[in-house]
Order: sequence, then structure tokens, then C-alpha cells
Amino acid sequence: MNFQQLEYVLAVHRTKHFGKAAESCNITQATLSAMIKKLEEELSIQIFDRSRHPIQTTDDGILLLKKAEDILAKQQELFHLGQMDTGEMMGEIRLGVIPTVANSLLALFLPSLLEQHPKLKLIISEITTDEILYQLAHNQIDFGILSTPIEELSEAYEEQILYYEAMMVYGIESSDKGFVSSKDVENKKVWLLEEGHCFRSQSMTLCKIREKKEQTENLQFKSNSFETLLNLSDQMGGLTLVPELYYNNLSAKRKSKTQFFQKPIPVREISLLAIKPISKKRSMQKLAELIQEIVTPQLKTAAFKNRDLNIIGI
Amino acid sequence: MNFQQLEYVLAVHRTKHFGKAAESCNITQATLSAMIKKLEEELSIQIFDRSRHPIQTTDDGILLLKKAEDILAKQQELFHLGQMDTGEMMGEIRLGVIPTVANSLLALFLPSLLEQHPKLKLIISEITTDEILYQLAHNQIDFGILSTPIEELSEAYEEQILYYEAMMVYGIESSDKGFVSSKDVENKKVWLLEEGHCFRSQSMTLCKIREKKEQTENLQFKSNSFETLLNLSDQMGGLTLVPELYYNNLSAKRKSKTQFFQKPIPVREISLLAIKPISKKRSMQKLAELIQEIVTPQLKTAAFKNRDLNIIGI
DNA sequence: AACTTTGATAGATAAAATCTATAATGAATT
DNA sequence: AATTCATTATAGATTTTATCTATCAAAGTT
Repeated sequence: MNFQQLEYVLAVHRTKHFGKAAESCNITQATLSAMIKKLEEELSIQIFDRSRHPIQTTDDGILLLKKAEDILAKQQELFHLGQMDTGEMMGEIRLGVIPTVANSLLALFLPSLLEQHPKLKLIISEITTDEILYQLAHNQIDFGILSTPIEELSEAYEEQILYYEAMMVYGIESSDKGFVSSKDVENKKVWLLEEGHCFRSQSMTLCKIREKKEQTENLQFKSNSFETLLNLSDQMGGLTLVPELYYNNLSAKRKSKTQFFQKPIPVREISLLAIKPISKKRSMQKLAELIQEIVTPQLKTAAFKNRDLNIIGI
Repeated sequence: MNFQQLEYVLAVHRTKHFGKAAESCNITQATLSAMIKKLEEELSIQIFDRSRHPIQTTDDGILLLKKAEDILAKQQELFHLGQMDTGEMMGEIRLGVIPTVANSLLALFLPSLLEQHPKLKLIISEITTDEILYQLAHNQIDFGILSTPIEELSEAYEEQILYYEAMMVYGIESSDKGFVSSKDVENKKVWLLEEGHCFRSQSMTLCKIREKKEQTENLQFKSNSFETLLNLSDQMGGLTLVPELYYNNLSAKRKSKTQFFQKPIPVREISLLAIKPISKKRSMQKLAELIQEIVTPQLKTAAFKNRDLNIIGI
């Protein structure tokens, strides 16, 4: 028995097809066929029922699968044990990122990450905060990137702050001051992201909209992306909030319609989250450093002192 | 990385010596050295500090060890997955047996078990009931053989009854009836095993000694083996209790001094215990069958009906 | 019946684990 | 300091294992 054979079994179960499984494992179908057969003989069990179409995993096979997954997950942890020493990351990292971070952050650090660490396999999913917490707890992802602090976060999670990012106002008439005050925002129509995208409750806190619910029925509108919100603001007037990294990617025209708040600048705190015991501890540290190195130069916020920042949490 | 390399690491950690580790793995020292080195290079960590004497496992090494143990334990479970189909057992089974069962039972079934299943590796420890429960709970053994029922046994344990074994009286004057009654035992001096050997509390229940504590101060004596108890009985008079399988191994002279109780015959219930989820379920079934096949013909008790038996528990 | 899809098999090749023999290292002893 | 002993590392040969290419066999489709 070896680790590859277990991977091959998983691949066949996933694809229900020897040929496709072989391709996904980067071996020939002949090799895969032989290796599966060898494992079946060694364990004296039938793992797959090849007579059914598509291929069926037997009951014994299902039992084996679960244990094989456990073994391979533990093997991954071994790969991540030593990678601080050399600095090179390897093995597999499963990362969940909330949408409002994913759209601007991933494009920033992914290129250098993948280039600097060719042996690293990244599996990224864009999911909500709740989903990240759930998937961390169920070992479906290794790390999450989301906005913190999170209310009543269990001790079981380990949090590492990555950066603070200013929340900027889009759609404001250019003010002489160059900075927007909370007062400028009051009583304006504000477009926000749909609930579930953690962003919304943050923005509501910020703009003190909660107190005057009556005036803001239009907050019921649900949008999934900043792009939509910006378009709405353009066409129908009103404001929306965008984080600094997103601002950096805007067109010159749109940048001109975007302003920082005045000090203390409202910022959101973006953190890397894992569940204890952290099986890929060193990778977490390394990943955090890499992201910080790349993101910090992109953020004017990074130059400000703590007392000039106002962290807005959920 | 492969499973062998992980085993080699465990062996070196255990022996603190490359040569001895190699021997215990049935490979040469050169191979072991090369394989350890290869794994260290693959993971980019130093597992052992060879400059210290005896060899020291590094901090990274300790982290790796724990995961390696997990992986190899899971691998063992895979080996045990299919062995009902062929009937042949293989892989590793760690078995804890209480002393009063071990001394007579092991010699009975071990020979045929090992002969019929050459690929099976048995690791047996003779430990107390409490220790069996603890080691099962901490995954230090796979199965326990002990006397049941056990008071307040958690739902987490799975129990399979193996056989019922008569408790016989040694040191009694031969009675015409051929059977001893509880009355014959009353007021006699009784030698019992030390506490911790589950046997004692059972016997005390049986003989109703608890009610007349004053008369039996000599029960304070602690012995570890039936052999000692029989000798005591011979030299100082008084009775002791022996289970039927132990009786079978006695000399003719001693057999003549041993008698069954009259019906309902007090018996102890011997069971195979495992913790849920049972990772080696099929092996458990197979092992139970094998023991029953071998033991049943040895026991007169097996011929009796249930209503003629009186199960004495702790 | 001809064709296609899919998994199995045979034989060759490449990669690896392991062996024997010997060197290098470091501690213990003279 | 030199010598011996114990222990791990290394070199090169050998065996074992994994993988590849090419082809076959069986089942499903046209």
C-alpha cells in the first residue's frame, strides 16, 4: 500500500471513470488500473464495481475512502510541517475567502505566491463568513480570509490580522476638504451589499443608518458585487462604500468620485483564520507574511497610525 | 513519502539507534539511514539530532511522530477492512487480556490463531480491567478480553460475549454428591486474588463473605496468581476458586480436590471488548469466532442450559 | 454488424528501495 | 595524542516497484 494508490482510489470515486481519474492523477490509465487492482488484492476487498455504469464504489470501498481521506489529509499536514525552514511552501492549501475580499485581494497576491512556490497547490473557494467558519470547523478548508473581529468567535479559532483597509465613499460630490465626514453621508441614499456578504452590517454601523430605518427602505435591495453597486450609484444617485483595495482597481473617472473619510478613518480589519490545532501552522505564518508584504505597499491606510483608524466590526 | 519511511522514523525514535531500528524493521542500517535522510529532505525538516547521544528527536520530529502514528494507525485499519471476505486476518492487532483469563486462555487459542493467520501480528499485554478500559479509550489497544458485565460501562464500548466459564471450588473435601453447595463453602477460610485482579470482588459476592467480614481478616492477603492460591490452600487449608479453563490444566491430584458447584452453577462471563467506532470490526468478529470454536469444546459449562448458570459479575 | 468506449493485460522502461561493502564521524580508551 | 570502538553516512550493484506504450477484451451504441 502506498499514498498514491489511495489518491488513485479517491480520483476514481470522484470521476467514476478510470481514464479521467488517471488523467487527473497525471498517470496513464494502464498504471491506474494496475495500482487499483494491486490495492484491492493487498486488502482482499473489491473497491469498485466495474460492471455497473457509471462505476460504483462498493460498500467496502466507501469505508476505505473515508480512511484514505483521513490518511491523505494527515499526509498533507506532514508536508506543511517544515516549510518555514526553507521558506518554500509545498503541498496543498485549501483557502476560503469572502467575496468582498476575494475580488481585489486574490489578484494581488496569487501571481507571486504561485510563482515563488511552484510546489504549492492552492484550492480557493469564494464563500461567506459563516461558510468559512463552518468549513474550518469541518476540516473542509485549511484557512479563511475574512473581516474581523467576529462576534463571539470560539476559542477554537486562531486569528492573524493581515491588514487594515480604509472604507471609502463612492458617489460623493467632490468636497474641497478632500475628505468626507460622517455628516456628509447622513441622509443620503446608500447602496449596500446583500446580507450574508458580511460587508453590509459593517456599513450600516458606520453610516448610522440603523437608527433611521424608515428613510432607508431601499436598503432591501440585494446586490452581490461592488460593480453593481457602483453602477447603481452612477445611474440613480446615492452613495456606496468601497474598500481601498477595490478602489485601487477603479478607472480614473470612478476614482475621482471616490473619497476617503476624514480621520479617524473607518477601516475594516482583514484576517487569516484557522482552526486549532493548526495543522499547517508554518504555512499560515508564511502565507500571512507574503500577503502582508504584497498588500501593505498598496494601501495608503498602512501609513496611518492606529489612533487615526476606526475599526468597524460586525 | 511512503508508509515505510514513517515506520522507520517511529523505530528510530523508539530505539534511539539507527542500527537497532533497522533490525526491528528488518532492513539494513544503510537503507534505514538513506530512507530517513530522504524523508528529511522531502519535508525539509531535521527529524533527528544525530550529534547527541543517544539520538534525540527534534521538536519538528516530535510533531511529525504524532502525525505519523495517526497515519500508520489508520493504515492498519485499512488492512483490517477486508479480512472477513477471505477469512484470513492480517495486519496488527493489539490485545489486552486480564491476568486471570490470560494464563489459561492464551495458550489455548494462540497456536492455531498464529498458524492459521501468518500475516497477522499480535501484540498482547496482560493488564487489569481498568487498564483495558483506559487503553481502549486511548487507542493504545484494539481489543480487550475481560470478565463482564462491567458496571456502568459507557455506550462507547462494544461488547461481544465469548464464553461462560464455571467457577470451581478447590480444596474441598470430596463430597458424595460430586457437587458443592454454597452451604459447604460457608464459614470456610477462602483465599482470593488481590484487588485489581477483577476476580476478587466476584468471588466475594459468590461466597457471601462480605456479610461476615470479621471472620475473614485473612482476606487481606494479596496474591497475583492462582498458583499461589492453590499452594496456600494446600498448605494452610481453606478454599479457593478457580475457573474451569484453569482447572483443565491442573494435575490429576489437584483436579481431584476440585469440584463444580451444584446448579445453578456460578459462572463468569468472558467478553471481547472494543471501542466505537470499531476500526477493526471484521477482525473482532473473526477473532471472537475463532476463540469460541477453540474454547467451547474445552468447557463442560458450554453444555449447560442458561437456566442452570448463575452469572456472577463485578 | 460495425463502431466506440472503457477497463484489463503484456512487455519494456524508468524509478525506487534495498543490499553489500566501506568510509567518515565522534566518543571512549589507552 | 593516538588508538579503538561504536555509530551513522555514502557508493555502487541489485532487486523490486511504478509507470509507460501498445494492444486486447468486453460492453454499450449506432
